[in-house]
Amino acid sequence: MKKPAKRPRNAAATRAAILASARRAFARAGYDGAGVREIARKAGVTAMLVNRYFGSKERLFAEVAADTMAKPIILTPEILGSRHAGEAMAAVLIRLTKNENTPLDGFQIMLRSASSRRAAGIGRKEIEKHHLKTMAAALRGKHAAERAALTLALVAGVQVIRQMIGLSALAKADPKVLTGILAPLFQQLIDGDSHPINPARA
Amino acid sequence: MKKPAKRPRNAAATRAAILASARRAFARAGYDGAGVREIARKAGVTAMLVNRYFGSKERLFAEVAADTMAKPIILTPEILGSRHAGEAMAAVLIRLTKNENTPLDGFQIMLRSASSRRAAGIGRKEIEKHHLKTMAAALRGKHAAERAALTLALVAGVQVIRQMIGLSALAKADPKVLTGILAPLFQQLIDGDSHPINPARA
DNA sequence: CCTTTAAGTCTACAGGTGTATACTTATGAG
DNA sequence: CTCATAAGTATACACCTGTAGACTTAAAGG
Repeated sequence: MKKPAKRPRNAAATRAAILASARRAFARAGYDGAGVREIARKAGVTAMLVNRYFGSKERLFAEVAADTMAKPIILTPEILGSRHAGEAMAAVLIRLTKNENTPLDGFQIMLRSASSRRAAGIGRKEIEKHHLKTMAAALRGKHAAERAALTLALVAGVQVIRQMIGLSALAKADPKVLTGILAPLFQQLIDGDSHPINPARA
Repeated sequence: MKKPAKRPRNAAATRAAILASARRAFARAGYDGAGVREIARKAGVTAMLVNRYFGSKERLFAEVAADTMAKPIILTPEILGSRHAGEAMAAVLIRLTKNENTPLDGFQIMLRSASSRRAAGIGRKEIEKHHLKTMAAALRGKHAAERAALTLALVAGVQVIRQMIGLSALAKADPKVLTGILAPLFQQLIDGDSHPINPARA
């Protein structure tokens, strides 16, 4: 991957390289599954340098988590505020979960690390700080917090099924079909209960 | 937990005890996070007996996965076939994801083990064999497979957010509110596009 | 040039992992 | 009671983990 480089001694660049390598490793294997030696090797350094720069694996993870969650991709104010927010969210989500290498690695890092208590705690704080706040603020109507959290749930669920479990039905499905099904669901979560639901049954 | 027991020598009972212990351990910590020694200890035996009965950790996991997925709880034909399937699914899902000890451990086992390639592969097969088949068969209309998979995604997402990440907004929220928001989403996935969606915008 | 200092590495350790081989012990049949 | 056989245990091995302390090396200032 990033093997050749052989950059001259440069603390900042090395730190950044370790951070990038850690991000990839954590997204692929989770907190417990990614080893410090592996992270170091793919960054072109030794394991001890990782600890010298970040103190410990846990602190490295915390920094990666903070970095990754810092700027949301799907739950941005622009998308949330657009007139067809549901469709926009669905389209972006489906497009970015097509392959494994995705800028949406924040959720993957969280999910794959959720079995580790400490990692899960770190990630939860970041999610609540950024994503949940953004969402709840953008939503209007009753139960905004709950709808925001459930929107996150739907985003997470699609990622889980497509990228982690890799169900063939979702992985190979036509993006347009998936977007078409998802869009109204997202829209409904955004709009709240202002519209009567399923009028045909009443 | 199951420490005292001190059952007399009984292969079948011991096997079952190991299986139960493994199920709890895998649900809590995932494939990589659960150790054979820990599983054995909580079953009241030594680590080697686990391998004597199941051959290897991987085969033990495969058997646990098969057992756990064998009988669905949320995606049962009864619930899927009921007249208010969406509401039923939402209610059961919210009720069973309230605390950590839940009969819904199948998804937890899968999710927490998804960082391990082999475990993920095993679980995917089981999911496709049971859940996805049940669902796709119960659904009518266009894109049944995609809707089935997305229903799984929503179920998985709620579990992820409530039980794994533990977002406070979802963990502490009023069950009735959550059910009320989720029910129409599920119903929509079940019904398909037979009903025009969001008529207010048209 | 030399020296200082930061950047980076080597070696090692204590503990954990899954599991293979050899061993002990309890139980049920005769 | 006896003893064969299944149930269960003990020891060990090779490997991997995160990280602490001592070490080396390259770059930059004078």
